[in-house]
Amino acid sequence: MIVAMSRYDPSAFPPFAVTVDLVVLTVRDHSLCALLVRRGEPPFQGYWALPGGFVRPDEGLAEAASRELAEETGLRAHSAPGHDAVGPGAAGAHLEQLATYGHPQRDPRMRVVSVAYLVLAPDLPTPRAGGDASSARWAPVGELLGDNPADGVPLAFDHGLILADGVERARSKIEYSSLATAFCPTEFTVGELRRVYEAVWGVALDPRNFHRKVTGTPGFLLPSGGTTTRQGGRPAQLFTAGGATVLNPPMLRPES
Amino acid sequence: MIVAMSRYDPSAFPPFAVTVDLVVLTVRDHSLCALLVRRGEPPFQGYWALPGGFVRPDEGLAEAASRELAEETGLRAHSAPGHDAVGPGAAGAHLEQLATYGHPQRDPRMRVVSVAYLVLAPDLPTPRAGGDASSARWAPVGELLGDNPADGVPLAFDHGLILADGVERARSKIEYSSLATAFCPTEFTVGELRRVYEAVWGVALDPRNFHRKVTGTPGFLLPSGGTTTRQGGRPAQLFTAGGATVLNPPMLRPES
DNA sequence: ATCATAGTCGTCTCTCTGACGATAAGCACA
DNA sequence: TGTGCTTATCGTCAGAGAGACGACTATGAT
Repeated sequence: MIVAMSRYDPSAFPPFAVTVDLVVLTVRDHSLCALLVRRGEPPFQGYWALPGGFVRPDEGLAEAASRELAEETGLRAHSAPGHDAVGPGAAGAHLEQLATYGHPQRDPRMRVVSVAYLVLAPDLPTPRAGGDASSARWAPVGELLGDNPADGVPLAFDHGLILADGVERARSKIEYSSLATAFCPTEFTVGELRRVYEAVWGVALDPRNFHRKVTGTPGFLLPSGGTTTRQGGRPAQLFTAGGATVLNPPMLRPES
Repeated sequence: MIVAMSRYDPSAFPPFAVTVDLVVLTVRDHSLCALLVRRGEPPFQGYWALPGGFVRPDEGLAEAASRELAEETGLRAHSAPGHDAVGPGAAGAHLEQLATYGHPQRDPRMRVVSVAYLVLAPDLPTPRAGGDASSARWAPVGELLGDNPADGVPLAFDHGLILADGVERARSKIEYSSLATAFCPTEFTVGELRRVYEAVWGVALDPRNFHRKVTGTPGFLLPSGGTTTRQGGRPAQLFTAGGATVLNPPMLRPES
């Protein structure tokens, strides 16, 4: 009874701060990398952290994530179900909600609930954060999440946990969706797509079986007509991402 | 620069209310049902809504969800990675975070961000909500999410959307995990587990192939020794959920 | 010319699935 | 005491798909 009376009572509610944090992933050189920014003020001054910030009173959560992403990287993002869809092929990244973190002591100053978003982007030029180049970098996730924290300082707040969740989401989601193409430029080859899978999963895949799988899945890849030799070797056919978003049967991660 | 300075500034932040909403699913009779409560006050007075409530200043999000669940149903929940694990076989339900909803106008009175949790429970006695029996019910999701809203009033707030997301999560997650056992009592037969899949997916499965699949997956089912005839017909072997949480290869939803 | 590199096509085997026949073991009746 | 109905369980067979790997192609580098 008391429960039913107090539910959604607008007159007295505990105030929270709500932020968004971004797990921005890309494939650089042959490894999966995450975007980090350096904190310039306490707490965790000097630590690396995920980019993010407060949600404004009049904006939605995905909107806030998009705005922060644009501020940090200049990227435009498409939300997953094509809300404010940027045309395919524009310099757009995939953006989806990851999870929400609200441990009472996760920020020592006050009660902060953070909604984390996962962004998958093609390889980008060196990041800039508010004009200060030294305060942002791409860090290989292998070094951040490895068993030994040999990288030096861990991430600020619970951002190490958030990053781990984001990486795990990306690793499992490319298994049964065509999301790996979000790491590729508009036109790409089968080999480039395979190297994305190899970097994200950290395994080596058989080029012949991979080629058979992705070209044999209807709607996954659309031939764009051209060829390229930018990887060396025999010229490879160029493709763009097809309309299919689900992969059935899925691409299987080896050594399970 | 301004961005970097104002990030996490504790002195001035826009205040939000944070709530948890629960998508509690069970299988009753032969259909997937969700727990709804009737709202006794505006807005949406008289509408059916998902159970939920405010997060208290000193409790975590999952903790708030557990508390609300216990208040509404008397259930104890285990969070997914075994935080405050209740022993298997206790009257515990599966609880996991679903998603967070924060559209600026989702509550007409103020800015509310709601973290939705998904609960999968075995069939329960008739619900009680704060002692008022008439204010809570199990509703078949087919009637709530059907193409024609023939059920009468839709759900309050954006709870129809949240419910749809929760049902979709449950439908896809039983494909590649052993989560379907969360809908079953401690001991259950292969046929009962099959009827869970059939109710959640809304399809008919071949009993022979299903039996081969689940008994052939190591760690999925543990024979408990007994048999039962509570479904009529030939006595069936009783099982308990095995330790395996991931199903590889997955159980395939037909007619994809 | 030769080699190294990467892409593409085929083949073989093994596993798993979907379709379906056959048998087993209870209960409800006449 | 059967007969029929229900559900459980075991088996068989064909086809799809994956992993392993051979073979060939087309470019650039030396």
